[in-house]
Amino acid sequence: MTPRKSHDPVPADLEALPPGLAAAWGVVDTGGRRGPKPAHSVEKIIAVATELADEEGIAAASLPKVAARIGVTTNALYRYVSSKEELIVLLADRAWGDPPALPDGDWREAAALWSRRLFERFISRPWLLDVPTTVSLTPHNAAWLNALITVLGSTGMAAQQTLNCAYLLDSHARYGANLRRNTPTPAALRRANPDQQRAVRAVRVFLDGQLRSHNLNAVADAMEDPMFLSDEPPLDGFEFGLARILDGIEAYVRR
Amino acid sequence: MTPRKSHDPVPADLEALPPGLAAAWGVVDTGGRRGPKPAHSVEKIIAVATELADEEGIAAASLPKVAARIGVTTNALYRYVSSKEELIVLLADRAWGDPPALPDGDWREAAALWSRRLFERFISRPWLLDVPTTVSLTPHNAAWLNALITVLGSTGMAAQQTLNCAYLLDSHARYGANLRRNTPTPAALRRANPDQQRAVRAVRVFLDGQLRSHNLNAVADAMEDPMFLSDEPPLDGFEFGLARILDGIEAYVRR
DNA sequence: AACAACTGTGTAAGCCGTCTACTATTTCTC
DNA sequence: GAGAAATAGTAGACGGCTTACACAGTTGTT
Repeated sequence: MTPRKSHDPVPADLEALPPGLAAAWGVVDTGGRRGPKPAHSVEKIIAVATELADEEGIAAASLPKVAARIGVTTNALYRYVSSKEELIVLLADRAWGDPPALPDGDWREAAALWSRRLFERFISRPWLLDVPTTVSLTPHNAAWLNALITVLGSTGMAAQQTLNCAYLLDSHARYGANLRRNTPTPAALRRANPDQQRAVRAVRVFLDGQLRSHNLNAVADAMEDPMFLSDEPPLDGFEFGLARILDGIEAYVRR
Repeated sequence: MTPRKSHDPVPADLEALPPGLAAAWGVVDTGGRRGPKPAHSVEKIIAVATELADEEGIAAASLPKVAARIGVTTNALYRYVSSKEELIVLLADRAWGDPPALPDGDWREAAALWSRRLFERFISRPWLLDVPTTVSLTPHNAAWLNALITVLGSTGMAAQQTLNCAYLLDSHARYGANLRRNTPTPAALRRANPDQQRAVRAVRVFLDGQLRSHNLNAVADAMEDPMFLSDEPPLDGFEFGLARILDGIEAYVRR
């Protein structure tokens, strides 16, 4: 039995909501006033979980590990968070952070800025890519989307097309960051430890051999290309794809 | 100690490879010939795991459940598969299946066909979206990519740009399918069970209220748009985004 | 001031998941 | 046929999520 009760009457039925959604929007009561004061807080739990995720990935943000680092037993956390899933939702929302301020005049420049900032956020918090995506927007998540949609709305597109374009850019930032994580740039590879370097090299050699012996030469050729030898981020896959998407949107806007 | 040994000398060091990669390409020996014949096979295990994933999602493709359905103990599976991760890799590769045959003449039409087929595959096997993405290509995976790259290569783009474009389309199919899964069309919603319908409705009502009370009206407006009331797939977000991406690529090809 | 209601934490335990010994049994090779 | 090798079963360690229960501390009410 959790202490969570809703005092103010909310029109929607909170029971049918996915775990964590109501909590993320702060729609749950923190509990009554009788009884001992909580020794900790949801914010503290999320902060510790973020630390763990930063250090060892999303799998390390487990209830036992968070509890151990705080100094309580595992199930004491259930006084603050109703389930693991809720913790993850709150964790992810916090990791999104606030969207960047976007310039007013040029929608294209603003959209590009938005995309690059999101891409960078995914790079700096790689485990955010491992959080399963749902459509249920959380506050920070929604603020990002709202910023982009506001900018794209200035093109005169219909609202639904605006949303589609926003999804396109969100998707690209996410996928690009995932790709970057898995295929590190030469600079990143140099910073990596020997084991990781060996693993990357082993995969490349192995895959090239397999692809060619299976007559998949087009892929093999593309993978051998100097893209993987280039250090400059401006020429990488993310920027290339971003330019194509923005070109496509621009062509649509001009009809 | 597994029975897996490599007899033919492979230049790459298989030890450094991520789990499942060598197995997916069939580079591991099936074991010696002494001893009892295996009562089962990797193919059978993957088929059963696929059944389970189709029925209850990727989480249901666990070793205990697969073993129970086959009629063996859990760890007997370790005679066929070296780890859970390897099973998932093999499962995912099998789910990709063979790429469609693509027409020769029009690269744009071929790329669109490729994207739609991939999108449909993700729709029919939603759990494939839950398999964490790595760059390590597996045979079917690579065959899909090879087919698309071959087509895109006819535009005369540099190999690295070809690969980038392919990633763009792959990303879009994946993200679009994920979006479709989370925001079902009205037709799909009608087919859903009452609980699911109630959940979807609850989320929409709740989110709309929260977005507006947080002054995130741009998102709220876009979400209320008749897009969600339209049944026709050709007008949905996936097709819209696909057209924009292809437009962007076409503009680049024509320089 | 005393009691009752309520809340936070600890202990214990259940369930499920991955994975590693060890043992017994079957089958192939010599 | 005898020994070697591989397969499947038994048992168990370990970690994760979650619930039930008891205890202790705090608050509001009588």
